[in-house]
Amino acid sequence: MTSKNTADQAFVREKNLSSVLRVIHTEAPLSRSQLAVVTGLNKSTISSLVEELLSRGLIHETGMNSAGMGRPSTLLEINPQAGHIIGVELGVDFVSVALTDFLGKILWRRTEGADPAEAQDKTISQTLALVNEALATSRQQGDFVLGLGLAIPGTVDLKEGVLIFAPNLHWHNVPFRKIFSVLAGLKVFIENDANAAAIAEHLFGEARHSDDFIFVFAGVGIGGGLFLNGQLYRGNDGYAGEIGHSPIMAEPFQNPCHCGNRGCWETYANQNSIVQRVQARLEMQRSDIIPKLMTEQNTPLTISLIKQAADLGDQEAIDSFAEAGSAMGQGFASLINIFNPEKIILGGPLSCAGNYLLPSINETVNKHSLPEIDQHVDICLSTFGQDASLIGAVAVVVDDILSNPTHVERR
Amino acid sequence: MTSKNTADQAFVREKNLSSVLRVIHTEAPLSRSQLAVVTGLNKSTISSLVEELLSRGLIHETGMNSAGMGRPSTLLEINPQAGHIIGVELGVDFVSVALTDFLGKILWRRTEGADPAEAQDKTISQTLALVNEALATSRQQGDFVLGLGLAIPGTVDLKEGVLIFAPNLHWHNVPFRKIFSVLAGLKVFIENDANAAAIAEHLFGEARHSDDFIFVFAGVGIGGGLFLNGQLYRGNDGYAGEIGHSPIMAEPFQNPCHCGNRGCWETYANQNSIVQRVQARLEMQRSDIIPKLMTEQNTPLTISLIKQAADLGDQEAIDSFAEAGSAMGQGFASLINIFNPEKIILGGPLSCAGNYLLPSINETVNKHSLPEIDQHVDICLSTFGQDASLIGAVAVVVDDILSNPTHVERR
DNA sequence: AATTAGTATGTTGTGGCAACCAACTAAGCA
DNA sequence: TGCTTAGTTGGTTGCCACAACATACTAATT
Repeated sequence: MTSKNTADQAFVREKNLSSVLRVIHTEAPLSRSQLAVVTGLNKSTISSLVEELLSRGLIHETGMNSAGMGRPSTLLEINPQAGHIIGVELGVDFVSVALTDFLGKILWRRTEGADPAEAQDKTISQTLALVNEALATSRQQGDFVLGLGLAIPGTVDLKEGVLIFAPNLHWHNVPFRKIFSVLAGLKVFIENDANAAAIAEHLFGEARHSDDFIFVFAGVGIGGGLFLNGQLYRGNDGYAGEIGHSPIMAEPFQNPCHCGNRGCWETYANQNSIVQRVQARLEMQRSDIIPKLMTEQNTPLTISLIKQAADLGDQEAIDSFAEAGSAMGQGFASLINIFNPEKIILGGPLSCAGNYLLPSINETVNKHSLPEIDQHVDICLSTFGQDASLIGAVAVVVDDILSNPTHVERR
Repeated sequence: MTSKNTADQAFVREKNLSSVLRVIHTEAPLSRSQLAVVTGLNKSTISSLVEELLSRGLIHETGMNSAGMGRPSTLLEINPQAGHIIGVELGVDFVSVALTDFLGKILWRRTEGADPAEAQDKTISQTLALVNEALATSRQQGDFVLGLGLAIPGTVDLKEGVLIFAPNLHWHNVPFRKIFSVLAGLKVFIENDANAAAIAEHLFGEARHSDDFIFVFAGVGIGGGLFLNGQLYRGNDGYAGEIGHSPIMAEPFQNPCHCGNRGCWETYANQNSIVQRVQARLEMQRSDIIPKLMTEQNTPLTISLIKQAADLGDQEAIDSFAEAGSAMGQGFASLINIFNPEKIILGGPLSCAGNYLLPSINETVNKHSLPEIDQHVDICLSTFGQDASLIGAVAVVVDDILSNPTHVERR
């Protein structure tokens, strides 16, 4: 209730620049006159705004549209060369760094194993080294880096650029913006991983045209990014989105949840639950394909291996996914009743098996959610699969620029 | 994604007028110079804005503050006589109409039994008659009516002023704004009852200083008004807030839910569940007080009667509330994990027994929600109890004016 | 000639800024 | 006690930069 609820002329300019830029981002290619119609702004105002966006290099003219009568229009698009962006994802056992163009296209990337829970300093310098590589690559290509985004499984202070608490990494109060400030001149943003993924879907993915959707991150646990009324909802202290700890009317199969309760739907639908379902079936020697794959590839039982088995027609793998999908569907049904979202997007490690999960998710959702609500809900898979949070880190930077185009300098 | 995302000078003025008015609404009394500090606007701008709000009669000067050095300041407050407001609540078996001043103080009210499910036309003309009485009362007092708000248990089209669907009333597509237009010159707003109650708490009640809270309406069913990021969240089709149909890890006591599922927490914590809990105990002849009250007052078993029994020390009544509170606490715990709200406000018929419910709600919440999140959550009772939605109907009108002060004419 | 795209020019209205006036308190002094 | 002066805070005024807008224009096509 404190900060800037007021407006001035600079605010008007920024907001209109942002509106025009966002429309171009989602609807490109467009002409100036189309922009005038879509935004409701005056033609002359559009001319002025477009000229400013051009001068900042954020958009460019890409051709003429001479269909129809009258003077042909000049088409405008987002300029992919507006600048480079660096995205960093810090996971429980890895660090990923990507260099992308302004449209989120990956130009260079690198993933390394890491052990943040054991060695914070080492992980941070490992990350810095990777970021330096990305910077070098960018310099080679001669483009400017507009900013760096960091996605991390924890709560964050956006304004200060500080990680407040990451339970799985056992990290507290890490001032990332300050840490990255050794890389002079780089704007640094930090965001929760599920939230970042939601932003990625909103800007570049499935939710381009949606203002009310939920990104469900399914992996070790199940978390969510809540995108409501056209913006992220973070909650009072930044903890919003712990969707996995609502109970479901459970099948007998059951693990205790690390949160201390029983019946949380993440215990029935997370990564581990699927592995256990398959394991139980293996003990009854119901599948040949899976053990064969395990010995062939010399790996333990993983989601990706189970997915391969399912692709080869293994019924036990397929059934296990269906069971987990049914549990997930019950969780989704609650979300649908509570949020009446336009979409639910499934992402995270489990989304690789999306094709096996979705049918049973949809079936269960239909059974368990209120019929008035669920008929309009679209349940789909993340556009970016495993990379949703990494692209999300990039998207956080892009989103800042789309909201505040003047953050990019005239040239 | 379509409408007005752009700004112009008129928008700036409106927004700043609104900011100043809202600050006065929540923080009054204030001086012009305090306003300048709080809003960050320039002193001269504040002078101009305040003058305009004065000229529209929305605020008035109420005295001087000569504490401290320097020139004394002129204190500003919301003008209760800015105009009258009419609030209408349409329930499953009643119609309530209230006439209030601009601060939501009830000047006149009337509640009548009704049967909307059986006779739509009759209920509507009954409502119109009551509204006409309110209008007459207002005319008597010589003040202008700024608008009429209608709270209704269903989904609404805010812009068109149409009720889309009210399941409990069996009403579809009722164009209330058109219907009320016979009362010439009256601005008509319509809003879902739980949402209206949430707005009431935000403007006049427990949530005056909160931007992230949930209003839980507990009665026949359990619904919610979701106030997130400083605004109501309605969902993609206006159905958001069906919070009562998430399962809980249930005690054996169980009714099937009208939604077709088992285990929904509203079946364990609604009005009816408490009556049944008590009834089961009565059959075992465990209470003397309750049967005595029932014969004395010649009424069936109701929440209010059970509450009276609890007040008289009846342990069975107290225990029944505690059981329901525990179920409710489990539902609240899920909400807390999902939303990380600042507050949860309990309202509706059950809130009259709030003192008996809250302790067990809090205890269960502590047990079932994630400890990082729940430690900051404040669980409290609605300021307006049974009248939350009625005051909410009024609040909808006030909120419109606080957002758009120019809707009130200069005089 | 008609139609559509886009630009140039002048108008209106916004908030910011700095200087100003207004109204008080505090303190010194006769 | 009464007067004077300095200091402090409240609030207004006049001017400026700059926003979008309306209008009239030019440009390029069918």
